[in-house]
Amino acid sequence: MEAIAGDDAPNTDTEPLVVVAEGDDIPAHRRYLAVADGILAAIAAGRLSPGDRLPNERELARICDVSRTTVRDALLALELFGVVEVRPGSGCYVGSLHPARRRASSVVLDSVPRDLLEARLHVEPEVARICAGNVSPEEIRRLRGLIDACEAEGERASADDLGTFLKMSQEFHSEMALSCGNGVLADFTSQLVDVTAHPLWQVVNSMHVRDPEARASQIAEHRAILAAVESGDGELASAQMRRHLASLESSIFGSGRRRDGISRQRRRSR
Amino acid sequence: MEAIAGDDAPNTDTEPLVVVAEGDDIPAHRRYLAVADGILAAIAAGRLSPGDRLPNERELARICDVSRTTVRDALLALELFGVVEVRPGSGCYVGSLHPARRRASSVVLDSVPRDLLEARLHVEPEVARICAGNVSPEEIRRLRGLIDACEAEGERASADDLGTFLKMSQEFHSEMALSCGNGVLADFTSQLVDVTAHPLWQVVNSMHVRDPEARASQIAEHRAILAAVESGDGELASAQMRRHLASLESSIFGSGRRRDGISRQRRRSR
DNA sequence: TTCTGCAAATCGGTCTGACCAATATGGGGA
DNA sequence: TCCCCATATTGGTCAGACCGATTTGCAGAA
Repeated sequence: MEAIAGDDAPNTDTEPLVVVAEGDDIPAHRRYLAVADGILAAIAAGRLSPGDRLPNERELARICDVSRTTVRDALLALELFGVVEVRPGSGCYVGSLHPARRRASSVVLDSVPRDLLEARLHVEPEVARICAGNVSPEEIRRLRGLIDACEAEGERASADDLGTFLKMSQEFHSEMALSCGNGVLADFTSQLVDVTAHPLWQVVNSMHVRDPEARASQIAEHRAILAAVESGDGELASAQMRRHLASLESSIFGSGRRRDGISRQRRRSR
Repeated sequence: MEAIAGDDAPNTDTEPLVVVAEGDDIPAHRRYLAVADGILAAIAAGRLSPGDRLPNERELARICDVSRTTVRDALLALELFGVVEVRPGSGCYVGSLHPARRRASSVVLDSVPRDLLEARLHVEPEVARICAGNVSPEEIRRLRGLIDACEAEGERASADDLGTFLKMSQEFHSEMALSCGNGVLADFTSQLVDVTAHPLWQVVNSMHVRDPEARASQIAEHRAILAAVESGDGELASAQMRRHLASLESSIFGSGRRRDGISRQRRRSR
């Protein structure tokens, strides 16, 4: 996949394959984090794909305007997460596990819809459980704001204009995942939720919120989850989330829960 | 001056506070792993206790007979695992970890290896639950074969050659994930497990299977999980997997509580 | 022409030495 | 006694160099 920085293209050394983050949320004495974040951003933006070889360390140092030492620190950190794989004498390659995987190459997209929802049904209750007693007041406020906005939209929207309502509703789930404090779980959940933003899913989802009463019911379930989280009762939060997703599942796929291994496909690792 | 941590006795300068491992399971081109392993061993042996300050980098380089660069790589890796905390201008300290987690904005890098293990702790029990009553006899056979081979390797291996044992042990988890029938969960779990195949993870993991008895215990836990899965008892399978991973986590990161979510939840789970 | 084998180029791993910034320490002055 | 500042300590970064492993490409053999 020819990902090395413009050796072939005429527009050399002006292409921002990797840009160092300037954000203030990175401590000044952890410069390698900025470089690592830049590489992650490049992957997330699709400028680097799994299997691609990164520019060599010396080139990266030039691009990011840091020393090779700092680049190596960044690569070492990324290697620990499986984001990249470093092969001596060969180069540094993008691995399969990285925080913001592109949807195009994601297994998520070509998975059975039912598997997606079932995965959410197993993971999100755990996320809610972690959130309980672990979220900050500010995050509670943000989540409540999302529900309020969603409710207002739900009352306003017609049956033919549910896009915004659905989007905000999903944002509640993503936001809660981000609030759980575990970056890995948060990212995984966000991926699952993001997929349901696909137009095809929107059509499916809109089925069960056409009725204003159904929208109100969904809002109520979100509020119940948030209340449980706020109270610090992890068990209750988990149960509420499970109930919420189960009702979602049953309204989409019906009440049948049979698992017959339809989606089974054994994949070789490496 | 001698500010080396936690020693009351005026020991001589030849005391092996940190010794570099000579094990063959550490690739020659990753010397920093040997240093990291030496520091981990010192902590495990009690020569270094949480809160203690390590010798400074230049001194460590002298002790381990490597360059400061290599020492820094080792410390960076250990810091990412939360084993040590590096404070600029002050020193490198064991264990006393960051008081509050930095919240992720769009920067996803603040997820630590502990997040990976915690994610497994939440997802894999669900995987085991799904597996129960859902796996085929052939898959059961394969899983049992993995455990058997792992056990044979565990009895054969010495304390310095645990690479194969660890790898086979992890393969059990990957194989079970692939057997659960949900492609999304299987893929996610496999990724998490694959990351721990990294040499650095192997070094950390080897801490808790150095003792032959510990290896036997781990094998027994795997058998318990498989038995529960085979019996079709999803609840038991989930519990066994959770117990297994919890013991793994505590033996790696210690029982000290750092993640509110986890510890709170575990307290609550009667 | 195709294949094999060797040598040069490439690339990561490590070492050395230096300088900077943050912190810790200790002594002197109010 | 307490505070402030100069200084020592320590980690963070940079630069340049060398080594070993891998890759690549070309020359020679089949």
